[in-house]
Amino acid sequence: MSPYDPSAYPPFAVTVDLVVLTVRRHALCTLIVKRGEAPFQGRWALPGGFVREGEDLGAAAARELVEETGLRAHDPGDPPPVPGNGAHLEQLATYGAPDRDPRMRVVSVAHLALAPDLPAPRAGGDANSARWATVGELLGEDGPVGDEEAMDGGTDREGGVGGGAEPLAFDHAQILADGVERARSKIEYSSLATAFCPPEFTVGELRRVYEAVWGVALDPRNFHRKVTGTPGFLVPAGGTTTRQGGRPAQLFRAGGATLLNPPMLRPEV
Amino acid sequence: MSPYDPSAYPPFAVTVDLVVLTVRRHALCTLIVKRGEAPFQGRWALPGGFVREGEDLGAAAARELVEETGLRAHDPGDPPPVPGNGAHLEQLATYGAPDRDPRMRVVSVAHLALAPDLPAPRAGGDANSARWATVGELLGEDGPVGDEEAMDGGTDREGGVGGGAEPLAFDHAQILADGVERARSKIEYSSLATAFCPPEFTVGELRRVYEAVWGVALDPRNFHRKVTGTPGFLVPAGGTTTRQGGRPAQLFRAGGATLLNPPMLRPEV
DNA sequence: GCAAAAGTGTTTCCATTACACCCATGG
DNA sequence: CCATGGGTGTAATGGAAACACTTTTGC
Repeated sequence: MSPYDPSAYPPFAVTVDLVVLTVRRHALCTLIVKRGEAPFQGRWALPGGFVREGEDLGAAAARELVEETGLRAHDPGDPPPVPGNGAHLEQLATYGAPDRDPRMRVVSVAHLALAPDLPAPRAGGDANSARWATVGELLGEDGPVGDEEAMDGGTDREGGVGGGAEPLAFDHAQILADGVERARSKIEYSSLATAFCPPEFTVGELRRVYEAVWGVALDPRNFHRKVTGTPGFLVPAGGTTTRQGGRPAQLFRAGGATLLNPPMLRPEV
Repeated sequence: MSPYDPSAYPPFAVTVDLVVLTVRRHALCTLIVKRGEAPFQGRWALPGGFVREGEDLGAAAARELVEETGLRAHDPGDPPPVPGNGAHLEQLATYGAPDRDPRMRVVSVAHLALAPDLPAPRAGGDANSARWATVGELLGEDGPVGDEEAMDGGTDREGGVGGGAEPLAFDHAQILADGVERARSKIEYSSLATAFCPPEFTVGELRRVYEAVWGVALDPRNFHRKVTGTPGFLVPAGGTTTRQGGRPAQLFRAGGATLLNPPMLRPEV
């Protein structure tokens, strides 16, 4: 086995695929695009594209994210360059089964992006259309989605993937499942859940993020104590809001802390 | 941006690199090989090699692991095919900075392997030599290595990397750091620490694994209660041993449980 | 007997839970 | 005034930390 024998360099194409998660109408949603070309023409898939020459993997993911959503990614730890339209972006895992793309050998470095609720997906140049789909309908989770009556947007049932939901192209269902699992576990021990929130948010809004991502109900009182009592998690932003109804709630911004210790405990299912 | 325009497929080489961790003489160690060719000729590096045509990423990592150590990898969850010479193997992360290899564009899918203490490294065909190095000397951690007098093996100071330790080739120091961090956090909430142990082991031996990986001292009494009280973590193997001195200790095997709930708490540093 | 490691029992402490209760707003 | 969500107080629970103490071997 001579590793630098030139005959041992089979050529690969390298892509990035994006699992972009957000919380819309109390449900965990992901961005999908309709494929305009073979293979899997007309099927829904995760957004993604080829890594360019001289382009770093994370840069390629950030570029795709801007193309698909307009979101600027910021590294965790750095302050958001433009507060309010940044998203968390991190590498997820790499998928390289020999037959995952029928045309050629493609290795895809999947990335996970967490974004606040966005108005409407903007299709990238190569995608016919894009939409938000609930994770439940794509992964066939027996989701306690429940409140489907709370349609606030306009005619928002675009896309036409019915209840049964055709599976995603390639191995994208697996990638999505891995991304969701990463997000679900990471909000336990980090402050990442704030990436789903607008720059200023209330404790109740943050709690609804946890409830949507985990699919559980949390005690509002204990949740409030927990997050406000963890130093560095939240910092008061000054004002209050009544956008959720009821008594005015304090507004907070994400604090500097990234790790939650002790973690937020996810209730048993 | 037409993603299937042939001009948009820059060719990449894809490799796997291995972070093989073990615990030797109460210290966390990793396998390194001396490079026989440029670039970084003569420098130490993580073992690795090119992914072959038609070969899956995990299969390539498992093949490299056998070539370098003789260890057969088994998927987590499956029973070890040959109890006692299997190792845990999982994907770690992917490294693809454009300039990480001066010769060409190489994307490396790093994998993490956890293995019980092995007699002596066996050099792969392409490596001049291989050795175990402590993580502390490679990463410059101010390690509380302490007991360096406990040399049990023979003339084991092969390799000749002195105290200062030349840095690893390529970006392998970063890959190693990421692998160590993954191992340190994963033994908190999973039963993975048993992958560092022989098929039958005592509670004290398992505790010394935690102490070596985390670089802390744990209370033997509380540790004993914790691991024996977690259902499915350990199952009695029947016998006892006095190989650690003192009172005979019960022998255990790893139980079926993979997740530890509640987790093992890592003391503050 | 003595050192060393294995195990058991017990107390203290702290975070989470579960739930009663009050607050401030919109309709 | 009443529904709705925000926020505080408090007792019960349960796991972990700290440590005294007993057990069983090798030397």
